[in-house]
Amino acid sequence: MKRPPRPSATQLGEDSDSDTPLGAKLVQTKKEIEQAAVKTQKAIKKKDAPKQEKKTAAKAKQVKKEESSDDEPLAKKAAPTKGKTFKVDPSPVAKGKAKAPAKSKAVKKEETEEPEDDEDAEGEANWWDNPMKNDGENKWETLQHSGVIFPPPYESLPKNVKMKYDGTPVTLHPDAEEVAGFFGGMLNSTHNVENPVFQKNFFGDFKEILKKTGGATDRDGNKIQIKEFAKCDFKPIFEYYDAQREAKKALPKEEKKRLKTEKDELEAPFIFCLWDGKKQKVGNFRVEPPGLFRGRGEHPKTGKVKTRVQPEQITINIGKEATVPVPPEGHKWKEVKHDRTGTWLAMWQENINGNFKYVMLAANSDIKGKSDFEKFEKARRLKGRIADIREAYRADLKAEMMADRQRATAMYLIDTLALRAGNEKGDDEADTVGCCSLKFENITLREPATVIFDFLGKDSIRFHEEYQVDKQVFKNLKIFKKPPKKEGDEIFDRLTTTQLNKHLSSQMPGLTAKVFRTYNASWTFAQLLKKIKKSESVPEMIKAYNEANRQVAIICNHKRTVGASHAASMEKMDEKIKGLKYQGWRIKQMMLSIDSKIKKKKGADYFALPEDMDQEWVVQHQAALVEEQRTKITKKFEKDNEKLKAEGQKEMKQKELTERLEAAKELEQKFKKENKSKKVEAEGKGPTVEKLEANLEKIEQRAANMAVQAEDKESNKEVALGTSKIVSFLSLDVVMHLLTLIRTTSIHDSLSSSRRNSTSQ
DNA sequence: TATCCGACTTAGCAATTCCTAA
DNA sequence: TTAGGAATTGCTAAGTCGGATA
Repeated sequence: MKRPPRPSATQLGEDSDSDTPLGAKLVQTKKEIEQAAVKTQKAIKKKDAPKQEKKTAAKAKQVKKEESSDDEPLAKKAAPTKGKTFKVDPSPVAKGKAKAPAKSKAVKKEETEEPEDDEDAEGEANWWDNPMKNDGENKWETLQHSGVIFPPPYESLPKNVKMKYDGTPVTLHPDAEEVAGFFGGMLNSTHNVENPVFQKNFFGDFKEILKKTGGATDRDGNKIQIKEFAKCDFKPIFEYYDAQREAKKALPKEEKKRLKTEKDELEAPFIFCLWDGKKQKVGNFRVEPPGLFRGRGEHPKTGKVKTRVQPEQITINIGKEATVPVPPEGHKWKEVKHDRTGTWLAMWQENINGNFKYVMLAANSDIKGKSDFEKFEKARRLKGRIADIREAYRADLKAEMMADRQRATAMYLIDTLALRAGNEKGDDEADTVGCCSLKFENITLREPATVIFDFLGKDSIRFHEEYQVDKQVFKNLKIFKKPPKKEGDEIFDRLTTTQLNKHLSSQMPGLTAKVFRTYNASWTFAQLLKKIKKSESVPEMIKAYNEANRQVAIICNHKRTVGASHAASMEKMDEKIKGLKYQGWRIKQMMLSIDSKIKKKKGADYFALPEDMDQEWVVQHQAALVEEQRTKITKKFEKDNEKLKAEGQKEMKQKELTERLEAAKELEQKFKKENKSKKVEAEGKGPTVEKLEANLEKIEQRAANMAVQAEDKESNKEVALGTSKIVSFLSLDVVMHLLTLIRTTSIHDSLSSSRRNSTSQ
């Protein structure tokens, strides 16, 4: 997979020589400078506005004075579709109900020159009008919620469903049976159940629970010692759960609806909380059910039993005046806190790694939206500082102090390759790395300046890329790898993420390593969207948007495992394309049968069988088409009969099916005749060459579309678009709006690497 | 200064829902 | 109308990073 061009060593060099910082160069046209100025002016109002932005603003202001006669606010100018408002989370709950605290109203007043959307007109206070509110310690004044929902208690398996040991069905205590069920229930997840570490960890925990609960017995009550994993057969459990899943799927529509309503009613009180008096959606109010820990990659603890979380483990965070949710009968909460500096509503510690699990607000809540907004603001500020930062680290690439040189080299890699910071990890975690934790064996150097990276990053996703780097960076890496360093040693042995981030924040307040990823992704996305021309159609724009998104996913190394069905599905698609081509060829033959003179007119090549098929394939394909028709007819017949039966009418006899199948037989004969005579008779009512040509065009178009789809699918097979497509608060309308906005403003504000809402395409 | 803890974001996979082509 | 696949949502693991503590 090739990456889009990144600022190369030489480019960086040029930029640092130039008066114009790389970041400022993004603002290319006068119009853009002018628009950037309005944004920057706003930023200047904030206390920390970096000097660089002030400069840009001043420059832009000047241009504006000289050139512009139009001082209309930007947002108004950019409105793409009349009447459509740029709404962010217009939740019915938020509407009307919430009143903004006095403080935020005051701020809002200051910004009256800003265009107001519908909600503002109604007096609604939204965080994006007042993004810096709550910048202090406390995140809320009042908080009320209903706590958490616990998973249902374990339901024992029916008596006839038992795991087998060495062929013998065994009876287990419900607690042990539950654990056996965890494994049995996921037999279809082969990459887990076939993983030896997963098996070993599971079996260890399983044996432990067996020991605690009295072990296993056979039908006659004799003890059975469960000693070997290989002799365990969980298939009966899997089959039972699978049948249950199928039965649930097959329920009548009405029944499904009823169950859904029931579930919704039960969950209704938990879906929202009242945060400073405003209704906000809660993200994950369901306590994680017990099961087997699915650690990714080579996680040493994968397969261990994740135990059931008890109310006694859960801490509730809630307002002092609020009603504390009642724990399940006979239980109590671990603690009830009133921590206004936290954004979580409940938390517990899990038993595998001792990690904390939090119940927090949903991605489309005000608090998360605001946090996202601030993240992009930070990336935008970096844009204004990036030239200076690059200049500084380029100088440090030659620093005398090894620590400084390592830090500068790491910064180069983070900036140009979008690597993660790379914190230290423990031995009880999967062996993955980021920039600062890169190991000796993760990079290979090839003269004169090529670096080959090969390591497992977050989620054990492989990063395997080759880059031409700055000569000094290459030299440095060579030094950092010098003996006595050997496999297993860290490249940046004088650098930690804490040191790196401390340095970064000294260059720009709030700057950390991860901001570079946001900046990098947003910058690329914005550049690609800018290329879209106003004249392009909506589908073309969507395609370009998707392509931009794909590029961002590639930069961020967002990958997915290629699905098992991918190859088969590609083959199927290819076969379909070939089938359409064959259909096209037959139509051409029909034209010949109507007017043999056109062969001369169009040339013999036009009527030739496409290159990628021969007579053998044709015969096979014809047989498949006949078979397909047969299946279709039979299925339809069976269905019709079922319908008749349901209506209490007499079913049709087999003779009817035989008659219906005549059509397939006729098709078979037609093909035979065609193969023999090498001629295709024209089909349809009153066929003419013109009509056939129109048909052909349609078929060819379909084949072309499908070929594009296939190509797209193949090139996307291991790119995970989900994460970068997470365009917070974007609906398609907003995307279109943004496309217009982005074309006229400097940098897009909307690409989020955080949680997804929807891009309903 | 190193390590640990706690709170938060980022991310891939699985389940569910929606959409489209036949 | 429906099957199959794409898109979305749900779930939770795996990161980042600041602050407390040793």
